[in-house]
Amino acid sequence: MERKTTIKDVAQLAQVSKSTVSRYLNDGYVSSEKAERIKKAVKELDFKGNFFAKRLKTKHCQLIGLVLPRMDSVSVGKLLMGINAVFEPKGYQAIILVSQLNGEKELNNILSLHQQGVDGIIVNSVGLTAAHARLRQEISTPLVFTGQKRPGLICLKNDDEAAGRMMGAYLKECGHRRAVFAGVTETDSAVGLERKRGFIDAFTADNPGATVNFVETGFDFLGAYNKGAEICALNPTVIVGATDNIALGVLRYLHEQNIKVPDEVSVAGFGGYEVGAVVYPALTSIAFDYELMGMKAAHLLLDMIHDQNSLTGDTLPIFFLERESVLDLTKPFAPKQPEKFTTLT
Amino acid sequence: MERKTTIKDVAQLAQVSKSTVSRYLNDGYVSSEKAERIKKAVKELDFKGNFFAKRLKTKHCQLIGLVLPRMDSVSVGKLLMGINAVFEPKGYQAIILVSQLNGEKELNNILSLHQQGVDGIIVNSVGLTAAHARLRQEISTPLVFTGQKRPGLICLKNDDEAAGRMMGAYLKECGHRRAVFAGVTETDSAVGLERKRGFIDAFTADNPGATVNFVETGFDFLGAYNKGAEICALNPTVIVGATDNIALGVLRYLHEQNIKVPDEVSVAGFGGYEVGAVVYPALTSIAFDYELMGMKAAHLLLDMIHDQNSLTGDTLPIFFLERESVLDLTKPFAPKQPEKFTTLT
DNA sequence: CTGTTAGCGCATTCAG
DNA sequence: CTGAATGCGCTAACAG
Repeated sequence: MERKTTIKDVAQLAQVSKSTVSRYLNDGYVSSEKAERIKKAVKELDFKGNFFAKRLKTKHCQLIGLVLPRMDSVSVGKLLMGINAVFEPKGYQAIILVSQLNGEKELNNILSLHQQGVDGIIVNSVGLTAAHARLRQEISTPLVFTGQKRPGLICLKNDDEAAGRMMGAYLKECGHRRAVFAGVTETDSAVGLERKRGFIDAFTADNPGATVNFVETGFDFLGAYNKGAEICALNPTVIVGATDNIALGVLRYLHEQNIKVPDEVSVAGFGGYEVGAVVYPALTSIAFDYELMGMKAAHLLLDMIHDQNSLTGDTLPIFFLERESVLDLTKPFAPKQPEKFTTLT
Repeated sequence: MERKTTIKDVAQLAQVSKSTVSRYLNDGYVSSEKAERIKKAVKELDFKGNFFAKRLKTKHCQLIGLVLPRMDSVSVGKLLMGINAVFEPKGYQAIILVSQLNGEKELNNILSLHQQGVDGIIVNSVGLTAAHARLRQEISTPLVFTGQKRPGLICLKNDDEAAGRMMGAYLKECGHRRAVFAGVTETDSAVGLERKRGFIDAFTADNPGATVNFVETGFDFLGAYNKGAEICALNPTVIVGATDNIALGVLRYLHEQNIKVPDEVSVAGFGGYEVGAVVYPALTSIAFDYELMGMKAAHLLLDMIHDQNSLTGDTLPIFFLERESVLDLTKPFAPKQPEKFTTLT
């Protein structure tokens, strides 16, 4: 390993003291004459500065920690793009820890990141518990949670309940009465509870005889696919997946059973994944803007790091994506032609 | 910010010197009596050790750098899961830099990571250039590239050409003669060049009258969808997308044009994304194991970091996924029933 | 504006 | 086996 060039080498070459170089690098409080010499020396030696030595002094390392439940997920990917979009230009870098959908590990990861002295942490949580609130008290590192919400913690999440209501209201308007909500465990408050609750509220309100049955499927295609028979046995006019992936798994089951969508049964999901636009029939869904969420979370964290008062009560937009997979029962039956392919944004 | 407990605090509490504590933490070359006292003190003070101070000394920070073209991609996600699976248990953490499909930025990111003193770097490249080879010479940090290959660099990539050949041979066997290869620019050697070349070689070999036309689409659904008309004008019996996403975009176009797949035209892709199994018809594809690639890359890097001789010439498996979207022209026509949903692994 | 002097927290000689 | 001493590379007072 060749010796790295240090601030000392630069000082020697520029004929100044180490501190002057340091000042040049930071405050910039240096005579223009010496500044020039230093600048030249820095370039000539290709000096880069030692991250670790710097951190040891300043307690400010331009490093943030990211705790994510998994990496192979569309929403996490978008979130990361958003976070990166605001941190990268500011010279921050991220350490990423994966908690594998495990709450215990999530807590350990937060702790570990704090101990390393990152400037702040963003946690894309799978479920906020009392332990999270406790940890929050114990550590001083700025902390922002996304995806879930809990009083006392700085959180940024989609309004899942509103999304549920939006979907419920739409399907009610379309004349549906018997719905099956294919979802996940209520341990996941946002996806498992709020979306469902919002949906049920809006769908059954002022909709006499309306029923919503619940079937738990898990998060992936296969889990949903495997519950296809159970769902169909409930004889719904519409099946709502708590996520687009769930809806896609159901769609596959219906295809195999030769049950026509939306003619015989309607299907809808949540998430607004792009792939929902290419399948046939294209999936009606509620889109969230995970990239925006990432950007906002990053800004929030940045404000906290710099001790600025941050506008925490911020709201995230949701979009309704009306596509092909839902039939309007109030209109005379007319088989739809596939619509033009549409994407988000 | 509360003061962090340091090795000094531990030493005081345990009534020993700082160096003894340090030794206990590392070599462990300490009398069992004092070790006991230190152990107790460490626990009592919840001592964690300062990452940065440690790094400043040891030049070994348990940190690796990851340079990725983007985050919102299935293959990158899988790759990360694989990398994480081997580094996490070893106590390594990762700094992730996103190069946004930009070769220039990719180089800068590598350099930046090296300057920070990470122990090693994995680069999921979008295209290896002479500049990469040059950089490789200039820096001492162990470097592993994935996704692309170039002599003189340690690389780990799928055998894209073999995948292309596998697909070409299969479609030839199925009696196809007129193919359109919907792909990307040859700047991307792996996807743009090798897959195509392998395909053309195998498809046209010993297949009199066979033709392959090329249409450039870009990487996403929409780009492929938009080239649908151009592709169809070539009157192919089979359309091969250089990636599953391209194939999916084409599939959507065909649906909208009411062209039946595979009865009127066959479609196939590369990648083996799970979503290919849920669309209808399920997409015939060649699957790569990105997670395994990540694990192997990580092991390779680990070996390099520890100066072990690493088996670089390792090969990655590819799997043929025969699903519904390709028609065997050599068999009597019989409309297929949808097959049971199948996933990878 | 600038050089000198101290450490940040830790690992590592080097004498005991 | 152990403690004292040294310095990693850098910033932050401190006097000029």
